Amino acid sequence: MKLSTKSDYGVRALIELALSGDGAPVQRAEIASRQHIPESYLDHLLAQLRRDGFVRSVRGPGGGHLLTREPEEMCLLHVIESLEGSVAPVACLEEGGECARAPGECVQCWVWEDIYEETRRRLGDISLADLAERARDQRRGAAANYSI
Amino acid sequence: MKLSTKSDYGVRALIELALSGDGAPVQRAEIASRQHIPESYLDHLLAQLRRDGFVRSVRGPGGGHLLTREPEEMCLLHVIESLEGSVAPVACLEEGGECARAPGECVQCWVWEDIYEETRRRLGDISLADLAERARDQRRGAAANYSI
DNA sequence: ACAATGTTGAGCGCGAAACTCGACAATTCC
DNA sequence: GGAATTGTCGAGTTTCGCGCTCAACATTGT
Repeated sequence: MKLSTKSDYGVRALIELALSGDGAPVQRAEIASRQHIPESYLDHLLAQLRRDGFVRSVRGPGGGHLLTREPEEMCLLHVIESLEGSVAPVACLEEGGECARAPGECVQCWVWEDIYEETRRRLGDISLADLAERARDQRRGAAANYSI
Repeated sequence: MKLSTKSDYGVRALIELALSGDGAPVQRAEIASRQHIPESYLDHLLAQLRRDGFVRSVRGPGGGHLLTREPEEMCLLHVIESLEGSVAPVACLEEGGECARAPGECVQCWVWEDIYEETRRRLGDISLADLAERARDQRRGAAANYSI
């Protein structure tokens, strides 16, 4: 019942891109070091995010990654579904997924349906901008604590 | 993000006990065959459910398993938490579980907190009796279909 | 040309989930 | 009391996916 690290890492990576507001690409190595993500693993996550249109990349020296849209226009649900596949707690609810049981024998389907929809609705209401803002605040807070 | 089969199997087993309303114990083999659960695996699930007070067992010929309380008084949340451990989508939210990240760096915590609570609330509102009734209806429906 | 980047796919290790097995304990029935 | 029937328990085994690495390659700026 746990989310994989992919979503966690991926969201962090996108937050990092959102925080670096100027148009300059952010390098894979920088994202990895700031968010404590194994660099070689981050590769695959960025590749997936690129395939699904959340980021684009610039090759060569000075290259890196950029968000394709404004952070306000990207919601957490889509990011997580890109990396996680689906947030459905049971396979029956997945698109194209079939119940392993006969129609009359599946308890899971109706029990989890509402919870699934509620989850998607809530994740859909959170934007990358929300997360970035929160991260900014937290960092300011942490800095303030150190300066006391 | 998927529930394990333990919860699924366990809930099905309890439904089977709830459906067999008379005071007679239901044998492991019968539960297993009716719900298509590997018999030797069911052992462990029943053991766990016994440890947590959902069922009690009767040994010897004519023995089997019984619910310890009325199905109306058992909610799905407790059953699932007994078998699954926790339905928290991220480790930060678990009792005694710690954030892997520094306090200022965890995105997961606040994102999933509400969803987690909502999930628990909903699962807490479903009783074994609800599931058993549903199962009865489904079986009647299936039987009716065949008889046409 | 060369160096700095991103791209891709193959593959490894480990831990957990799913399941099996065998020896044992309790109970009932004859 | 003995045999048959059931549950109990713990130690395997197998399978699988996550998390991660690495190496060869493609692209682009200087």
